Amino acid sequence: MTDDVAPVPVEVPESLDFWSFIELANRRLSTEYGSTHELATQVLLTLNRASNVVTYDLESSIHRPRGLSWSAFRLMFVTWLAGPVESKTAAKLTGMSRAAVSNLTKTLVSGGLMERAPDERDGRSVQLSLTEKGRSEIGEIYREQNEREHAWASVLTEPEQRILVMLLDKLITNRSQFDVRGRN
Amino acid sequence: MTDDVAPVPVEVPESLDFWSFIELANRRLSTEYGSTHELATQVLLTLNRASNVVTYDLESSIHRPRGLSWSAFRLMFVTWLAGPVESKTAAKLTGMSRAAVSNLTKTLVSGGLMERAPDERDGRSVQLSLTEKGRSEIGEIYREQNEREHAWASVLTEPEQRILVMLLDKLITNRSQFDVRGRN
DNA sequence: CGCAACTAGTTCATGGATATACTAAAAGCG
DNA sequence: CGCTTTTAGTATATCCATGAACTAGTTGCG
Repeated sequence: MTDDVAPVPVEVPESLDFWSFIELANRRLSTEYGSTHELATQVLLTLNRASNVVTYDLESSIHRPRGLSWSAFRLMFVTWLAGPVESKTAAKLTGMSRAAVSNLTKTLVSGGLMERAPDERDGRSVQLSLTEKGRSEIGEIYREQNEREHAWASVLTEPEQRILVMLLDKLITNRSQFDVRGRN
Repeated sequence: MTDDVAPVPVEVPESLDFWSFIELANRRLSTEYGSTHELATQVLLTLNRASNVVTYDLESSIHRPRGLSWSAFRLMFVTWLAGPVESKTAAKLTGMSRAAVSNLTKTLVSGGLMERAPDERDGRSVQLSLTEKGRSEIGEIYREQNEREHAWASVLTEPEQRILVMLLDKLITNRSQFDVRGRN
């Protein structure tokens, strides 16, 4: 914003970072752009960024050091808790594409963490499950992650945590009011 | 209740999907695994998945049809509101690596949406800004996205939206209590 | 001043995720 | 039954993002 008719640019503070940018965005959108629904922007920007901050932290402090990607963790986690599962179900539960699951599975199988077994009833299907090694790995990883999750969540009181879950739940489950795009 | 050798499902409902998996995970972790901090897991799982659902929806309904990636949108958005910015600052504000900004910039410049200008004071730096075309594009895209953001957020009442923002804000800004991993 | 340490950005190799197209199996329907 | 349609999974090409190595400019300090 250099030469325009617009009002004097809101100051861009030096301390600005990934998180505090939200505030700047909010201010500029309302004062200069005349955003119609700025609260909505704020809600979703905040949601997205909070998720990124936490995810990046967990991935880089827990999973990468063990040579696992965030996706690999998710696939193992899902298989651990819901398995054995069809590949297609795993895709749905992890939020990945079927192709991604297929590729990832290859890696995990060759690493001895997962097993791929043909479904007896349906010749097209494949049942995914964890090997013994995979099971003990994910158990340990989860334990470690859970400690860090606890450190994160503890910033909020327990009632606050419950309210947060409730609100996010409401945000997502009431989405039937319009047609949401999902994978597949 | 169940055997610890073979993890026989508590009951894995057929209706299970990306979102309702959270509930299953929560149940199994508490009944079978004896999770120490299951509320923490629930909070972060919910946060992560809510963000994914919304992000995927916005990306696939707004940005992909225009040939823009989610990252490209973020970079343009940041440059629009905070620009002109150094490449390094853009990385910080978008949450991408410096390499990613560098690569993306190349694409956006060749598409006539961004400009790259050498910094006069510092020979190493590059100032990023939007072209006229870029500015009008992002304005239009934002307007469109904002409509959809509004549809999403409207599921919550205004006070609920404000509480949600407050809680997420608290979750992130009080993180100084332990050392969080961030990019760079 | 001159050299070491640091910083900004880019390039490159790599890994991960996607869409697309393909194969094979199952289901539906005349 | 057979033929069409649908479904599950995989291979391929492509895109995107990252870390690491590199270049070039800046800062700091003896």
